[in-house]
Amino acid sequence: MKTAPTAAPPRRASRGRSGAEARIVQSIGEAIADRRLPPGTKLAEESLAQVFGVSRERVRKVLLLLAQRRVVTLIPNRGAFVAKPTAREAREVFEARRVIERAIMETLDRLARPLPPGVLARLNEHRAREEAAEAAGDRKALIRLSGQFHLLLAEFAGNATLAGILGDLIDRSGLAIAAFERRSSHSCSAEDHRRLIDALADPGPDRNRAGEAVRLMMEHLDTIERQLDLEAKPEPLIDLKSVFAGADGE
Amino acid sequence: MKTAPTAAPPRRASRGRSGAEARIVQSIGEAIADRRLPPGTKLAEESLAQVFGVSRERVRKVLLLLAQRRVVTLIPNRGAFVAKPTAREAREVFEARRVIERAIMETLDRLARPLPPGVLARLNEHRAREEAAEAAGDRKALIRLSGQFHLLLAEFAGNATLAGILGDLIDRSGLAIAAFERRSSHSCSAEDHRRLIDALADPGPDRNRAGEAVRLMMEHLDTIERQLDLEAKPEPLIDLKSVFAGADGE
DNA sequence: GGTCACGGGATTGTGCACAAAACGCGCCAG
DNA sequence: CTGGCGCGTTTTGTGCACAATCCCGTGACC
Repeated sequence: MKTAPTAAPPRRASRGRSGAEARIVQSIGEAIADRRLPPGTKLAEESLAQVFGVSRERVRKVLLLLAQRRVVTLIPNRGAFVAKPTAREAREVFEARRVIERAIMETLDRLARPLPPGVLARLNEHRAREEAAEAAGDRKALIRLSGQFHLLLAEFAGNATLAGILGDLIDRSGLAIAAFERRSSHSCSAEDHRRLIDALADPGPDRNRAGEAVRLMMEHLDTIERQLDLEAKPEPLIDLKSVFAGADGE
Repeated sequence: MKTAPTAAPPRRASRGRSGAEARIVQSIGEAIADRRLPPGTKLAEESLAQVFGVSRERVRKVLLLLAQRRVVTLIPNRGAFVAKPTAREAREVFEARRVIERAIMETLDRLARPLPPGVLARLNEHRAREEAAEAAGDRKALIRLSGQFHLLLAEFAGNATLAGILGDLIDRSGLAIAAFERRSSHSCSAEDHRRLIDALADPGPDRNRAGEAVRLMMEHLDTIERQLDLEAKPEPLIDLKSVFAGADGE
């Protein structure tokens, strides 16, 4: 057989699928992000195909893509389900985010002030959007914007590769939040984001500017993770034998 | 339509495809890693299907997977090609590796010494393997082992998510090396790895143990990147108009 | 002599139809 | 009444065949 040795190396778009596909990926991705599709939900191929008005194999391809990004879980002969991270995986995702976002904030912190006008403008624009969503009590929008904020910072840091990785991690942390959030409070971080923008835009006169934004980001991520209930939550089926051990009559 | 709200959330294998698929992915991945398939090589579906004795759609799925990992580039109606990173992308990949591997080394460095016997054993086992490959002059094996070494460290750090991300980055940096390596030297890092293992196993008596392994890793990655020729290499086709501008008769 | 246009061949993309597997339900036995 | 078994239906998996697109070689025209 002949494998063309070093054929013409073409350069063109890498992400752009046939459009409709990307649209479905994003649509499902957002639905998962804002909890309309909670972890564990079955994603039947036929249903999705009808909803989006495409053929089943198109849906199949999308599902394969999302599975690769760990947003859905593919079980052979069973189908696709919205991924339900384990507590361990949730911790790992947040740890990974800390690693990457610390690096991003350090890069941003090293940027010359004042920030480039385009950057500052987009930051403020985003801040306005978050405040609007907050005022309107639009929780779904707030969640989506919160993710976009972190991605925006990654973009400003200038490393598209890291930004792409972080994008996946953000999606997965959204999943983790959906799976492990407590019934109780969560300030949803709009205030945290405000402070972060402030620290980036103007580190202050004499405060130890060094790493202020970094510190804020680490605290921000810690806050989010701490709002989750990641204690040992063995699956119900596992508990049965220990719960009822020697207590059949009790 | 009815989307089962919070259906039974099953838990089972997430990675395990039908086996044959994973085998093909790994096979192609390794072929790319050790330069048997240089960047730009066309990967015709039919040929691959015959080589691996599977149907074309199976190959198609594998190609889609590899494309998601940025190891191959999919061009609509043109086919699949071994990815040829741009210089910018290569720099980004190495930057990302520095970010992640620094975190990994810091975690490892915080580990109590002496290292757990299992860890030390596998480290030494790997060292032996690399030395054997080095002695035998087996370049392909050395490349593969070099990647495995970094992945091994990530594994010891205990974060499977980060390890998975790093795995992709290692594959892509292999691609970058294939695309940009200079004709000249490269000590292939076996010595660097030895020193890294030593620093991890025994930081030394009074040396500033703090961060010694981290420092070595950063230097190691810098060394690799510096051996590449990442200077501006505009594509030939772009140069045409500037090269021949007003010089038709010369 | 060079450039453009067209057509053959090959390769990728897509839908369809069938095969395999799993789930749910009902039936039967204990 | 409870537990197990077996069948039917639904859903997923796979291969095939056709349609669309692109590359390349040939020929005509300027």
